Amino acid sequence: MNGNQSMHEALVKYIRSQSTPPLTENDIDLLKTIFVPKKLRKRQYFLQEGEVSRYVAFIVKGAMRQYSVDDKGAEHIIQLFLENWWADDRESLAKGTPSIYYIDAWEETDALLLSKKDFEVFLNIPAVSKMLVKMDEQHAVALHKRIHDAIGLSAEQRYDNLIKTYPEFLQRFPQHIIASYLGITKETLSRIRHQSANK
Amino acid sequence: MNGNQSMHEALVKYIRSQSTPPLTENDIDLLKTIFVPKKLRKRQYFLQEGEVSRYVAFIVKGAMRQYSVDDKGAEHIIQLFLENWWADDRESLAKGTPSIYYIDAWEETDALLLSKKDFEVFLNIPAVSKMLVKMDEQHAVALHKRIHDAIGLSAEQRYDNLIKTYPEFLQRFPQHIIASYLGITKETLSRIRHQSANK
DNA sequence: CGCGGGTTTGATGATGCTCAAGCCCGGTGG
DNA sequence: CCACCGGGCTTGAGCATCATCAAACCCGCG
Repeated sequence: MNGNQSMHEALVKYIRSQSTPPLTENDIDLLKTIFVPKKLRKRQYFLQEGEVSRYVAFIVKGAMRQYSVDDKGAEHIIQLFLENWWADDRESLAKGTPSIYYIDAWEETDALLLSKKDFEVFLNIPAVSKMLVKMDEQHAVALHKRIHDAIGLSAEQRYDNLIKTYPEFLQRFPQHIIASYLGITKETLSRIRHQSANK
Repeated sequence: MNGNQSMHEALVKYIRSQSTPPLTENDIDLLKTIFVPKKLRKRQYFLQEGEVSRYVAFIVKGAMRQYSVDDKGAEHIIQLFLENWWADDRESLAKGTPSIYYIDAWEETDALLLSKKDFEVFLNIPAVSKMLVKMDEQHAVALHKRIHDAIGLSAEQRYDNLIKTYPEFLQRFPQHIIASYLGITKETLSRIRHQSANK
């Protein structure tokens, strides 16, 4: 299928952009075997609370979100994903424990799924293992920044930082999602936007 | 020196506890070469804001903290470290950029320092590369939990979680440090402790 | 004894939440 | 083509949580 072809090409392009070692034709054939294309419709779950995660998703096109639901039924957005991001619950995947999070598609999404088992195969590609070290690093840095913001900054300052760091989020997700990601209510976000607009 | 001997032994013991591949005598000799023992006195800096981080520290004995200082001079604790933890600023270390954090010793601390250059050598030990994958995983999971707590829970709930997750912290760090780690003031923490004591 | 770091307590105020109502706008069906 | 519906956004009033500032207290140690 043409559609699936181009999905794998997007992955190849991404890996090449992230890492120095070359990808051989063999490597690429391997990628095509272990990454399975999957289309997710709006609001379709990739992972539900209580399930054990078995796949990592590479997002070719679309938008996804990871969140928990508290006892009052309110959603708390932990993470938002766009093109060229990896969506997963590492804890559940690594330990085989049931996840406490939901992951679903916010927009209609084209993803490539990699099973836990094939992940080992994936890691054996030199370009990939280099890439993963780098990704883990970047990931850790980003999480540290987020913690730093969450415990040290006011709602307004956190919003300003978000605008600078991930301006795309504002185009792709509604404000109540952004608010939850920042750890504030949609009303507070609305007021912050209003007053920071005229100054 | 006997003191230094036992410091390396602590490291060896730690690596063995974390990873399945065996450590050879050669590996151990290598560790002794690349890890340099260093004693830090109370409040001595391991890293200062503006410096580029050049070492990772493995803590054999003692307690350290990582924090930023805002424009009003207030400290915001990002992370606390005890025995068998690794203290570093990954962003500065990885990218070679000046750190925005301070890292210092809270108690008198025995650490083993590994330079950025020797880190590559360290990674080539099979037991170590396996261990690091696992550690990165655990680290990411812990950071996610902290974000989840920070954006979703009240001060009291965050404190309760801390008691369960890191009870040692309460023994080793004063309350104003704990409060800052939780993102609240020492007064608020004091009141929380008071009222949750009698119920 | 007195100093200093840490903790507590109280009064006051800011920040952000809750609940409730109304608005805006694109989509659907009569 | 219009009426209505629903999701998202805004606005307001009242309230809870937590920060700030100030003062007092506690206690180990020189």
